[in-house]
Parts: sequence; C-alpha cells; structure tokens
Amino acid sequence: MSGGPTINTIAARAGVSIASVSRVLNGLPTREETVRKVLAAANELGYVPNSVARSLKSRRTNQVAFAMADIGNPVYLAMIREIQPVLKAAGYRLVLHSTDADVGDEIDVLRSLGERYVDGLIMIPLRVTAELVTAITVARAPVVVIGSVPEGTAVDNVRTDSRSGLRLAMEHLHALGRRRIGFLNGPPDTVPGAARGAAYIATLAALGLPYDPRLVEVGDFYRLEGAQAAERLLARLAADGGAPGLDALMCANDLIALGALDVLRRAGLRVPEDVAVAGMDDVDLAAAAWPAVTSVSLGSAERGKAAAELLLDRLENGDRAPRAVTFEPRLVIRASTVGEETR
Amino acid sequence: MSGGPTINTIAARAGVSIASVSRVLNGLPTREETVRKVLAAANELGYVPNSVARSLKSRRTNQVAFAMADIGNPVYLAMIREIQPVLKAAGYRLVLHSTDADVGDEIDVLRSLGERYVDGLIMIPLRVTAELVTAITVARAPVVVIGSVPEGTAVDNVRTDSRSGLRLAMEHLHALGRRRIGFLNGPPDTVPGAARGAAYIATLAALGLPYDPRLVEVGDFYRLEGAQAAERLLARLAADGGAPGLDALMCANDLIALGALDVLRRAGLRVPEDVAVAGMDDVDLAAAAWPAVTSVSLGSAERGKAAAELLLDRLENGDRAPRAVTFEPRLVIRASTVGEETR
DNA sequence: TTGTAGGCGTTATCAA
DNA sequence: TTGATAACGCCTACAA
Repeated sequence: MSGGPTINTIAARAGVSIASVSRVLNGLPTREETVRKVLAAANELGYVPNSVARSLKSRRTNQVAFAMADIGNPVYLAMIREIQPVLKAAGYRLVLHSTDADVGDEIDVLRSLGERYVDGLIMIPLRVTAELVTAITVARAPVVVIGSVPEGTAVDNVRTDSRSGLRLAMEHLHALGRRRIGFLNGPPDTVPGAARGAAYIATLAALGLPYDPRLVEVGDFYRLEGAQAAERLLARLAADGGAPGLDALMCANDLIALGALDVLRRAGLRVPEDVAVAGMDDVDLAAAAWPAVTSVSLGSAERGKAAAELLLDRLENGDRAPRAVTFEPRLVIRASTVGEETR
Repeated sequence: MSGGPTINTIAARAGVSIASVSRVLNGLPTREETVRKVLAAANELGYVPNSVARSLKSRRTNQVAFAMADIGNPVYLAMIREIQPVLKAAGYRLVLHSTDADVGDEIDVLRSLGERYVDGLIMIPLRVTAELVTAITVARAPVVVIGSVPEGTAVDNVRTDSRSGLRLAMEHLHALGRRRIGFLNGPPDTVPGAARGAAYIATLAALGLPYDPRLVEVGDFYRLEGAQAAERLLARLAADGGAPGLDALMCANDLIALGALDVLRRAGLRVPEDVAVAGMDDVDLAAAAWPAVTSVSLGSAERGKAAAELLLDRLENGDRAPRAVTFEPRLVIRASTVGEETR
C-alpha cells in the first residue's frame, strides 16, 4: 500500500515470476501468453517502473545537471532553453543548480557528482581557481565547461572569444567617430571580467587611443550595479572637468548597458547622439530596450546546445579525448550606437 | 574500480562490518576507535555516499520537479528564482520540465511521478482539462498547482485573481479618460486566456463602456504574437474607418504589450499620448522597456515561494487537508499609461 | 521459455 | 558495541 505496485505485485497477480515480468516489460523474447498476462496485470495495477531501483542497477540516472551563477541572468536562460530540449530528446532530465558565482558552491556541485544522482554536468564557472580545475579533473562524472578553462585542462569545453568580441564593438564605436570610449566592467577576478578588461586596454592601443583610467568603472554584471557604476563614472567626470568628456560607453555585458542607459537618460544625455552605448551577450532585453542596445553576440544559445551535445556524446563514448568547441562573436548593431534612422 | 568506493570498500579497509560503517556515517552511537578507523578509511578513499542507493532504501529522492510551459517566459523564471533557494535550503534539488503548454506533456509529467524520481511536483498548467485534473488527483506524489484549478479539486494551490487584476488596469485606463480600450488576448482555451477575456468584457460593462468586438484580437502570450495581433487590430481599424478609434490597449500579459508597443510606434502612434498601453504580470522587461509598461503584478515571485513552501510542508506532513494560498493583484503604474512626467 | 538467486549500495533489525 | 542479514525494486546470469 505504502508504495505503488512493483514487479512483485505484478508477478503475483499474473501468476508468473518477477523475472518474466521484467522480461516482458523490457521487451525480451517471451511466450505470447505470458506477455498478455503480465501486460494485463501491469495495466490493471497502473504499474510504473521505479526509476531509482532501475538506476541503482543500471548505474545510470538519466539525469544531467546544469550549474550556473544565477538563473535570472538571461544569458544562462538562453542556454537552458537550448539545453533542455536536447537532453529531453535523449531521455535525460535536467537538474538545476544556482551557485551565486561562488567557487565553493561550484566545487561542492562537482564533489556531489560522487553521489551519482546525475550522469553528467554542464557548468559555467565564473571564477576558475586552481582548486576548481582540480575538482573538475577529478570529478566522478563527465563534465562540460562553458567558458574558458586553463590551457591543457582535460575537459570538454565550449567557448567564445569575448576578447575579440569586445574588440568588434570598440572598432564599431571608433568607426562611428567616437574617441572617448568609457568602460563599465564586471568583477575583474572573474574570467569574463578579466578577459574583457584586458581586451578593453588592448583594443584602445590597437585603435591608437590613449588609456584613461578615469573612463573606467568596475561593478558587477547586473543592471543595478551597472547603473551605479555609470553614476560613479559620470560623477567623477563632472568633478574632474565639467564637460562629460565621454562620447561612448562600452559595457562588459548587456545588463550593465541597460543600467547605464537609465543613468545617462536621467543625466540628460542622449543616446547615441551624446553617448553611444554598446553591450555584450546580445540578450533579449538588449533588443527590447529603448533605444535598442548594440551588442556583441557570444552565441549563448549555440553554446548551450553545443555543450549539451558534447555531454551526450561523452555519455555514450566515455573515453574519447576532450574536445573544445569555439564560437565566433558577432556584432549586432542597434539604435544605441547608430540611432533610430537605420531601423 | 568502475564505481567509486562503497561502504563495503570502507568496511574492508577499516576492518569492520558495513553496518558499523553505516552507523558511523550516520552519526549513530559507536565506539570511539571504530569511528576513527571508519572516518580515516572514508577520507582516504574519498568516499561519497551513493544517493541512488540511499533513495531506494529511504524512499525519498530529495528532488522536486517544476513543470511549466516554457522557461523563456519571464513569469516562470521569476518563480524559479524563488523556488530554487527555498528548496535548496531544505536539501532538495530542482528538476525542470518544459511542457510547451501541451496538456499531454503535463499529464505525462504527472504520470511519471510514479517513477519516483522526485518527492513532489510544482506545476503551472495552462489548459486545465478534466483529464489533467484526474491525473493530478491520482498522482503518486504530492503536487502543488500554481494557477486556477476547478473548485473542489483536492490539491494544494497558489493563485492570484487575474480577473480583478485586469479590472484594476482597465479602471486605471478609464480614470485617465480612455474610452476606446482595445484588448489583445492569449489563447482563449487556456485558463488565463479565458479568465482575462471574460474579465475584459465584464469590466467594460462595469465601466459603462460598450463591448466592441472589433477592438479585440487573440494571439498568444508572446512578444511576436502580440505584435502580430496588434498589427491585425490596427489594420482592421484602418480598414473600418480610417481613424484609429483606439485610445488604449489592454494586453493580457506584458510580452504581448511589448510587441504591441513596437507596432504602435512603427505605426506612428505615440504611447501614451495617442494610445495608452497596459500589460499584466509585471515582468522585468516591462519595467525595462521604453516607455516602461504599466502592468498588473500577479505576484509571480511570491507565488513561486509560496508554492515551494506549500510543497515542503506537505512533504513533512502528508495528510493535512489541501490548502489554497491567494495573492492580490497590484497595479504598477508606469509611463506607458501616464507618460514620462511622473517618473 | 521460465524461475531461482544474486547483486546494485544503503539502512535497519536482531542477535550476539 | 558490533556483525550478519534482510530488505528497498529492478535486472540478469544461470539453471531448469
């Protein structure tokens, strides 16, 4: 009573052994009549196989975990939307982990693979410490990492070069005649924060523009923090010299750009006439904002899909060499840099 | 080798029985020295308990499923963001199901509860058929439904009255002097579509406004479909009489409103000067849009949290009576109805 | 073709 | 305090 029917219940009802029940249920060759009796009993009892018992025996759970910093981030959301159907089609369920970008949490998730509640893991670490890399390499289940990972780490990996992506956007701003290009970054101790910060400086040099630290502010990859960073930047520029001395704002992601947009507007600056704004990630929100935000697509959806496929492949072929899939960034030009007329 | 260490491995290593190992690992009273030996062995071997075996024995998986139409919908996303931490704090993992608003899929999920891979389910059905209700009542694990469910259905339930919510928005439009209030709805065979369609007509009557079917279009609850519906509406009005004859647009959700916003703008109509626009759900996007969209908050986050708590409560207290939690809709006034000046 | 029995990794009972 | 042993529900040799 406490649990539902099991193969024992069915066996008793059908007057056969549990082995026969199992055989019928798994489509193994069985005498016609036995099949009938078993199926009839299973039907009447509303039998559903217990996946836990099945997993214990088969050593496979048909579950895959996805670990990211925060589901609220539209980038991860775009990935999930691609990952989920791929996994579902292959018969896997999706288990979600939010790590709040905490390395400890991420390492916990990796360790928990030893509990064997999933067959594999797709993860997006934001801070790649040595300890994390170790945890990845000793993980008890296949792992696919979305994002950069130290050269030579033996793990399936899907990445986009955000450095060249940021460069695309900067070149675009430069081509529009902008010369005082500010930069709002996320935490520099994260992989994307470090990469984009370095790319900003490198691109300035490549464009022959001076690097002026007063044009740079650091916050976090969210809208609110982006707005605060923009406020600090404007306040400092005002204190420094009066005139904004700023004709473009490169933002390390779209959420920051959206926050900056509000602040600029409130400060009476027109976008893009006074200050052109560009972001990264090309999330839905960027296209929906007003003005729509020029952004660098890092192929979130494609990366998610590729990661899922990579993991599925490894689940069937555990000992192939680690593979790295790379996507090219792509500039999506919208009104926040070129204005309305081109729409 | 193939699997990780088990209590057998540890028992052998520590020179004790598996029963002792289990006792130590579960903190049951054991002799000091045995504890030491077992913990030492477990540490050296990097032992992690197998959750599948544990689940088989304990009949609990520490997993909860969440089933919704589409993770891309910001409403569900807001819910997940609340549900996840509540479950995590209680030691549960979250399994995600996307059903594409397909009743068959939802019934499949309910049936799959018999597989016992989760301890409970939170679901948001869009179309509540008799078959679905049956499936809910015979489900093999506790279910919490977010949304309306037929009177008397014995299931934990969290809801907001979207009828009175829509009425709030309509009264607001009316108070602003709008008299030709159009309506863009989602599929009328969904619970929210039906409720909001009925509420539109009822509210018109309550406001003493005539019901003009030419002001109503039906599409789906997404941005693209909302835009298409808005286009059809404008085209028909233009064909019918030339002048728009429309001074407000009530949208069944925010995504529809965002789509409509684009279309109105492209048609050269100013929002809100020519046409005021209101949506429902109060998703992030509504606040981020330009102009920001007046919306009716149906308490998505709160509903998610309440659902998770309701489920946790039932998991500890399986036989209490079904409970219904209700939230009041709340109007959030933004620029799309009152213009910029009030910001 | 069918049934018996052992094992997947844990927990829990019952003697010793 | 400890160790054998029996479940949990399923799959699968192996033997009949």
